[in-house]
Amino acid sequence: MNIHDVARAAGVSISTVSRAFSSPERLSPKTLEAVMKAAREADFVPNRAARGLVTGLTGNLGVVVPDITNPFFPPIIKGVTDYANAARQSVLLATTEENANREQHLVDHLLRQVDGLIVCSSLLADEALRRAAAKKPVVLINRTSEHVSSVVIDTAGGMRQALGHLRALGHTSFAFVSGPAESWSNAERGAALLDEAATLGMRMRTIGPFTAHYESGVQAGDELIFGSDTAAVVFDDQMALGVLSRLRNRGVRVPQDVSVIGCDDVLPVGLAQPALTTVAAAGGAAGTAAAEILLERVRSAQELPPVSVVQHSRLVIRDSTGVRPAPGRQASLDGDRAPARPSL
Amino acid sequence: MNIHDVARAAGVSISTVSRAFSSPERLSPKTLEAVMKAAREADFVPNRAARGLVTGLTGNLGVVVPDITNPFFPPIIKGVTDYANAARQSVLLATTEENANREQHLVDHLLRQVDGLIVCSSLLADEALRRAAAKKPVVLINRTSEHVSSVVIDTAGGMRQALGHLRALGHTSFAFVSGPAESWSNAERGAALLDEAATLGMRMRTIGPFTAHYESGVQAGDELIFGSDTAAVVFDDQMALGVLSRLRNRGVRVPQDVSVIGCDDVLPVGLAQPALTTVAAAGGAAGTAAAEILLERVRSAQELPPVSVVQHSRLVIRDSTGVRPAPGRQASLDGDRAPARPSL
DNA sequence: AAGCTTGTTGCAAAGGTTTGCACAACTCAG
DNA sequence: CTGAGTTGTGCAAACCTTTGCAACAAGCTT
Repeated sequence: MNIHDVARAAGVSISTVSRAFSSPERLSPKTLEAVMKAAREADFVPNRAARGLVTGLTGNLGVVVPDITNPFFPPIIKGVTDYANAARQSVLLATTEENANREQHLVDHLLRQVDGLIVCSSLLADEALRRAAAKKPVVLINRTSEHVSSVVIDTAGGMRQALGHLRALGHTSFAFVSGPAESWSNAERGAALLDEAATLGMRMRTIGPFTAHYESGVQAGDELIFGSDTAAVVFDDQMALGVLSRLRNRGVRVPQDVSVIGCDDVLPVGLAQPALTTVAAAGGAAGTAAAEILLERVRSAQELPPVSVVQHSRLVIRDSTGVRPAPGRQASLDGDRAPARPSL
Repeated sequence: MNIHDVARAAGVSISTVSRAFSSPERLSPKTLEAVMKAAREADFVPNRAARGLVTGLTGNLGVVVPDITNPFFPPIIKGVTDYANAARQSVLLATTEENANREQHLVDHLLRQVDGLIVCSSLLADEALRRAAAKKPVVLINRTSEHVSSVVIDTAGGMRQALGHLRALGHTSFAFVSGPAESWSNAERGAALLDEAATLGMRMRTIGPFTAHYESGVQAGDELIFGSDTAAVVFDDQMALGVLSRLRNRGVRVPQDVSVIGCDDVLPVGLAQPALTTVAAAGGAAGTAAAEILLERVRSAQELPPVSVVQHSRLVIRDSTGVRPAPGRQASLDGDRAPARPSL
């Protein structure tokens, strides 16, 4: 069932059928209707491969994320697919497993089968990104790079708010539980914290780097207990949840003994015990924005200049932050509420 | 940079270049090496569209899930993409938003751009699925349908275990908090529970149906409080988390007053307060299995008969289930631990 | 009335690969 | 040394669409 059959049935040339699907406005209403009727009856839909062969377009957008299992990413992906589908594009998904080599390979590979690519939290060097963007439109999420479009969720701003919040509660020092060393977001957050800490006259200690997992948070929890900070700002919610869990198991009370702040405001975080104070990032909106920027570039005849949009984030204050305890909180370790598990 | 250029550079015909990539074993080692060298130097990779045009294959597998934001699905998707990528296939992702019409449309649409399709928790009628499977290989996840391959996570079995667990704790009646009415899994679970309840001599009350969201769980929590059941088996973890939250806010203690069991063992569930007893489903394994079955069918020349595999599930006992309270638990509503928020 | 526009449609080339068939070269048994 | 079998390679058709260009009709201007 191809364009020829439809053309015959409708009594027109194949060009006309082709145009009925690709630029209907160039046909007279009468012929258009006739073609469409014939196509409907023959249950005809243009062949993607053939179309792609001549146009060079695939009708696909690619999305690469580090780990789809990390609840930070699904909302972004959803934002992208929703926008893409509304624009009759399909979405190709791939995961890097937080591995730069794999990401590089994936990007190279994917670029050949999509019209444009969205890359979340890229671990790639600027140069590699620039090269990729030279071939097909690319939009970065949570990463900037000169010459490449991006939408970043301004968690750095949220981090500053977080610090303001801690300061207002009387804290004068805190630990930053760092995420992956290669993570651009991590660098951003760390830098913002450091800067704001200076402004507010707070002392900052960095723990890590860690991979961004629950288990890393558990590990970080112990390092936290070992120190004397009254507050911790954690790279992301997953890790913060791990920290929370470890602190509870070691008998450290949150927020009475230590205040904890996460980042992302991702699914279970409001349900944690205590509910986690966190910097909320609007992943869905970021995904949609990225898809919009990308599609604009895919559709444009000329090369559009790269744009950078930032999605603001905001501090969501819940129950894991409280006023600074009086000095000497160590006591609580052996205090009224015994550890659920023995200390290591 | 096409096959002709490479052919010229290597001093062979285009057929030979083509074969170097599609059936290298049919070339003499010498020519193969020469061709590959030329290809490498020209940075040549076969054009997908052209290849697809003649083979009718796309190199893509489709995955459709109801809602990527539901943490039950990412592990499945991950299982699929990992397997697919290892087999040099790409994955097209689409979400139905739990809407049968949209799912139908998506399946029709997607079928034309993939070599095979994996459909999770399908809402479609058997007939529609059969029609789809007639066009391209289709594998269902968590849904069976005659004539279509499927892998189902046997949560029904887990549900039976759950009931055994409750019975052993002395419970004689329980509420089943039902998920979406159209959900096949929901029907399976409900039926298994009903059957097992009869076997164990337990009374079952059904609450719902609800959509499978946290908020629905909150709503269900109130219905639960209103009744006199000492235990609840909830359609899935998201809802169970909602139930837990509502119960806590209304001052009902879990597990002292009511035992709660979820299903799926999805991310935050072990971190809930109390940690949720749940039926663990191995989503990743199911995804991998589905991809394997699908790919086998895609690659096979003849039409393979449909297969059905079941992934077993198991009950993970955590802290949300306990011995049946003595009759008259209502007291606890006004008991020692006051509601965190006033009752409605 | 002739020349111009504007709008609609057709012709044919082009896009890059796969693959059935034919053919050549080579191996090996008899 | 011949003929059959095997292995490796090339030819050319086929896959289905898009699109630049040309042709033509109808309407308008002068």
